[in-house]
Order: sequence, then structure tokens, then C-alpha cells
Amino acid sequence: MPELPEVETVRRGLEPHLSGARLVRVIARRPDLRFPLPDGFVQRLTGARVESLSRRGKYILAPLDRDDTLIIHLGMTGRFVVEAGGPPQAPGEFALATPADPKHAHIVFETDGGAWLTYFDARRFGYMDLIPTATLELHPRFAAMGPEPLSPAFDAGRLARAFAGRRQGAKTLLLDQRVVAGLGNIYVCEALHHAKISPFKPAAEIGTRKLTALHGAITMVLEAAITAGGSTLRDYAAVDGAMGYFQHDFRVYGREGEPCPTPRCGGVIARTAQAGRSTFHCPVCQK
DNA sequence: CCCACGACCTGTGGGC
DNA sequence: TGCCCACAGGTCGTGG
Repeated sequence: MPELPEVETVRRGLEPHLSGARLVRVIARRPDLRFPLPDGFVQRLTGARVESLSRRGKYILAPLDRDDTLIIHLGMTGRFVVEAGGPPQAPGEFALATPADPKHAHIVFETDGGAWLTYFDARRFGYMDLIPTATLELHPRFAAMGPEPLSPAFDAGRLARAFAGRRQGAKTLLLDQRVVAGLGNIYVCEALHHAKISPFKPAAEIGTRKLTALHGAITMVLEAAITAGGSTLRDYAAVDGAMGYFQHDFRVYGREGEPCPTPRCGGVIARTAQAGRSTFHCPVCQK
């Protein structure tokens, strides 16, 4: 699943086709993704113009020229494929833009620009919803969400306040979207390694200097990953099928047993199961 | 508040 | 080759 860099890459791929476009056809091939689609999903979208395309944390936001904003979460395996020239065959009852994986092609948008955007999601952990734009920020999904990590609202002081008094491990806290929005398992492991902080270190015990390093590491890792088009492990790809290549820059994620890349460290990357998820870190240089 | 764990759902890759 | 298990980028809910 896509974390912030992958979601941002998808957003950038969709933007030229969706922003300012009108949805001339919407097809929901099943009534639900992770959750039921909202009442009247197809009708409420059909004929609407998408005003812009933005991102908040791991959500893509598409405010409409109606009262609603379409929100999209890609879950673990959600992805879009864009066919800028429309479906390859004449539209019949249902001409799927990309028939390679019809079983998991759940939602299709056709725009007045002639583009077909198909949402695929094998595991169906993703979801879409329509939320009144006026109250978007008050919606439970967004009200408690932490700052955007690449915005000025997120700085070392903000991190320090979020960590103060918390005995939870640094990794668990960083995965909490209320602390900072958009981080997931990969980039948390990477950022903690860059900042030389153990994932298990109780948050409140991390000093100011390391918190500053952590803030810098989060920013740097996310920016580099966005530049690389995200990380492609299995399902993820940009909307034109392009692979991300940041996975080649992983220092710890998926590198169990390999030497720690920190100069003169000599440690070996360990993998630890933490609440059902894999944590990768160097026990020598991450304290 | 913290943590562990199961659930959601399906596919894939590794080991035997 | 085939089968089974572990594991996968994310939440969400429950129970101790």
C-alpha cells in the first residue's frame, strides 16, 4: 500500500486527466470496496466537474462543482490505470479500459476529455466516499489527522509536543496518522534509520537533537521517494504503469541480514515482528 | 492511554 | 509440480 509518496505519485498522474474534467460516466462494478460506497455514488458523481485534485495524508481529494468532495484511499493494493484515449474497443455494455485484471477493476470514471480511469484493488482495503466539502475538515477521517509532513505545519517542535509524555515506541507513534499524516511501514523504518533512532525507543525519551534529526529525516526520505516516483514492491505503479524506483534506496526495509549502510557501523539489519508488522532496523547504530 | 491481536480480502513467493 | 504457510505498502475494533 501506498504511503504518501505513492499516493502523491498517483495524484500527479490523475491530475491532468481529472482536474477541471467532467465525469461523463461512472461505473461501480460492485457496491462496496472496504466499506459500502455511499448512497447514490454513481448518480452523485455522474455529470459532476472535478474542480481540483489534492492530497491529504494518504487520501486523494477531488472536490466537485456540487456540494461533495470525492475522497479516495488506496488501502494496500489500490491503484489507478489511465487510458487517455479511452477503451481500446468500442464501448459495449461494459468495455473495460484495461481488461488484463477485470476481476479487480472495481470503479471506472470516464471524463469529457475522453480518458478512462479504472480503479483496481485486489485486496479491497481501499475505499471511496463522498463528503460535503463545507465540512470536510470536520469529518472524522480528517479532524484528528496530524500535519502534512512536507508542510510548514510540521516541524521538530510539533514532533516534540506529539512525543512528549508518550511511552509508546517511536515507530508505533509515527504510524499513528494523528501524529503526522502519510507515513507507513516503509518510510517510518527508513526515517528512523536515517535519524539513528531505535523503532522501540519510548517516544518521550528521545532528545531534542534527535527529534530535529528525525524531522529532517522524514522530510528528506519523503521528498526523495516522491522524486523517485514512489517505491514499487508488488502492486504499486503510477497511473501510466511506470514503476517507482525508491525501493533501490531502501537502507533497512526488506534488508534483513544485510550489513547496515551507516559508515563504520558494522551492524546487521534485523527484522522484528511488531504488532503483526515487520520492523527493520539496525540494532547497532539506532539507539 | 497502551498494547497485542484479530479482522477485513486476495495474491504471491518461498520452502518442503 | 503442487501444497501450505507466511507475509504484504493500512486501518479498524475489541479486550485485557
